[in-house]
Amino acid sequence: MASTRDRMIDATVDALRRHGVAGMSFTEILDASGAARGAIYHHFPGGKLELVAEAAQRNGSEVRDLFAALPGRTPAAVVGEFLRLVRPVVLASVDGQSCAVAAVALGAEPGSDELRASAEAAFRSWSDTLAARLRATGLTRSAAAELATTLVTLLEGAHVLCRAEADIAPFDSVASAARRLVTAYG
Amino acid sequence: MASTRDRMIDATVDALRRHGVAGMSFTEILDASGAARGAIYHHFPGGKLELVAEAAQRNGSEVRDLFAALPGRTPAAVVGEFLRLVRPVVLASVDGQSCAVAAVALGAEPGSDELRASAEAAFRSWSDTLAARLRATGLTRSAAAELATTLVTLLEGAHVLCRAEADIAPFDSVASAARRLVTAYG
DNA sequence: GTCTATACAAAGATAGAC
DNA sequence: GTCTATCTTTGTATAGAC
Repeated sequence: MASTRDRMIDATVDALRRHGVAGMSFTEILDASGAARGAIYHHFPGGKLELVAEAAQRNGSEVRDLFAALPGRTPAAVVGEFLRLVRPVVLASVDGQSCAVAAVALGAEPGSDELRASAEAAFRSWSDTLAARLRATGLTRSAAAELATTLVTLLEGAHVLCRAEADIAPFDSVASAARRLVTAYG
Repeated sequence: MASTRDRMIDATVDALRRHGVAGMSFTEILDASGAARGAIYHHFPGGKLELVAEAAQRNGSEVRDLFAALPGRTPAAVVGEFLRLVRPVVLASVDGQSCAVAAVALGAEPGSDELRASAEAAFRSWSDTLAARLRATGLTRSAAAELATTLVTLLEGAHVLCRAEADIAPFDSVASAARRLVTAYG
């Protein structure tokens, strides 16, 4: 069984997806994790910032590991597997559950740089991991980097549009464009 | 001189870009617009929801008008002008000022569908307007629609990544990919 | 480590004089 | 229409018993 601390972080990832940093409250984290009020500052002396930063880091690592394991021996195959992997995630945006890392990036206030840096680290790990997979299929270093950054950007943009339209259709359009794009790097 | 109501809406657009729906407060709107506390419910009886929805609509219309006026006689030219137009907007994300419509989409709570619908209308107007411009340069209906949706998605994703990295670099990578992509629709 | 209780600040919303 | 003042709720944060 997961520790109280772990359950609180998982609950925070979920709350970030739904309500964002400012919109999430400790009350819902405590309800979802079954922890007591005092548990927050016991496990996270830094308060909301520390809890949110840890949640961004956890979600970032989980997704990066999934990207690192993407199969495919050609650039087109890797991109196709990437799209197949992320589609269910974007589908959750249709019901109001978007990307936790994006929520942290947009919820970071200028001045407290900690949250922004957490989001940056997560996004960079995703782009770097995807670029490594693409490079392994024969793309040049710069082509792999550009395509990887574009895939992450499309993923994040699709979360926003699909949530706004309450429909997966924008993702499917963009996925088609992504498949078209990869042929331009051959 | 703009009316109090107009100044409040403009201040809300700015606050949404910086703090999002949940993170913005009436206090900052009143400070920025110079209005009195009671002015909020006088001009916007629906409270925060009504004010935010109106801000999304205003920002949506302004951007759509800019897209409608994009020059260019070929698909590549229109895409190039689009990228030239939005780059300064994304550059503002580097300093914590992202997209107001995205903030509304992500700040919409399931159950109150009004905000989500405001964001949807704005994004659709952008995609539709871009698609019309692309179609006028000779692209097929479906190619124009797919490319237009992809451009809006890249724009929104770039806001998120550039804010997280505090750097315009992700946008420039994606812009390069977009220029590559448009050649695949010729 | 876990829990209850509470202090303190800030939010949204409203009332009513002018 | 504009303004001041205030109500109510909710949030973060802390104290201290067990």
